Amino acid sequence: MKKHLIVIAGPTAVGKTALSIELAKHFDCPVISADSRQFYREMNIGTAKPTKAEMQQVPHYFIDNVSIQDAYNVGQYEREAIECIDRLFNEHSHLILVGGSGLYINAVLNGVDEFEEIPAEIRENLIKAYEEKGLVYLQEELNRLDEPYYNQVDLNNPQRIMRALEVCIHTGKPYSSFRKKEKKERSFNAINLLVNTERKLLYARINKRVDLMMADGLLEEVQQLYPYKHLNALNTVGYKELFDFLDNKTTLEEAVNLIKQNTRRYAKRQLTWFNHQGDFEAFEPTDLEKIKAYLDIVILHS
RNA sequence: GGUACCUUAGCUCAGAUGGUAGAGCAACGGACUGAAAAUCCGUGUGUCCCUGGUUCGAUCCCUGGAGGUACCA
Repeated sequence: MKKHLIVIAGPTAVGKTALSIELAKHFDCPVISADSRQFYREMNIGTAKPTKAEMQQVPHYFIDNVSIQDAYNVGQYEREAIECIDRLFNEHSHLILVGGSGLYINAVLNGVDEFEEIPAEIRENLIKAYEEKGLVYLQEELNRLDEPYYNQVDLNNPQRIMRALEVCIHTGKPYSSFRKKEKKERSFNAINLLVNTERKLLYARINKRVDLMMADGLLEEVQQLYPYKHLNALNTVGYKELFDFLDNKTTLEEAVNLIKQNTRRYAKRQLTWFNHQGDFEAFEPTDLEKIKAYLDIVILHS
């Protein structure tokens, strides 16, 4: 019998964590996280991780598995997550994958193309070149090294271009030659759920959660992480705004309002991703019984 | 009760001898393959308080209302 991976996607603050724990108890199975910030063990309050009590009720994977000082990426996550999922399916017929990082969910469901690891130095040099010579220089380099990708990439997006260039430079082959976009075969059957609610309600939940994070000591957490603020992991909503406050660039009130706004914008980007990239069955976060019934039917018929 | 001023986008407000309007913030839409809570692109969304009049034409001028603010009683 084929194993079932129950995927819970949705915008931040909609209630994915609570739902995933309810379903994990119902199916007596662990939860695998697909959240690109909950990986980091030094970040807690600002990433809205499951609480200790929740983690004790249900085993969680890919939470606190890396340090903010580690370089971590989708490719690594895909390999580790698939390995973990396949291993857990030896003992479970169901597993839950929950998270808001669309790219990471996609890596588990369909896979990303294989690339060689690129030495960090290459990217550092590219960043330096971008700062010194500007975006046009990067664009010209890309046009020289990988014309097909130059013609399709968003040329205003320095991150995209630098990524392509680092692959070209390190491998000596065009970045686009690695982009096969093949869907990988998986050992399991995925059931995709999208948890969402009315926009106004979602925003109210976001605003309230930010206030709760502040009450829980987010500012203290950010203060402790201040020495690491240059790290990519800390280029994160909830952290960067408070770094600006600590640098006297904003007032605390402004910083908190910006966290709320940037979280709202993040939620919108997540929704755009899930609405356009995947094939998800939509539910309200409160629809626990409906979801269980839906899962029972899908599982029965597969 | 009287007098003055105000009413334009979700909010704060600009505006035009009378030719149906625009800033900031907020909001909204989209892209996405190793930084993804990242990065990038796009969009004014409007009974100009209501009513009747003058006018070819009124959000703008005039009647009369409604609501608000301030001062005087």
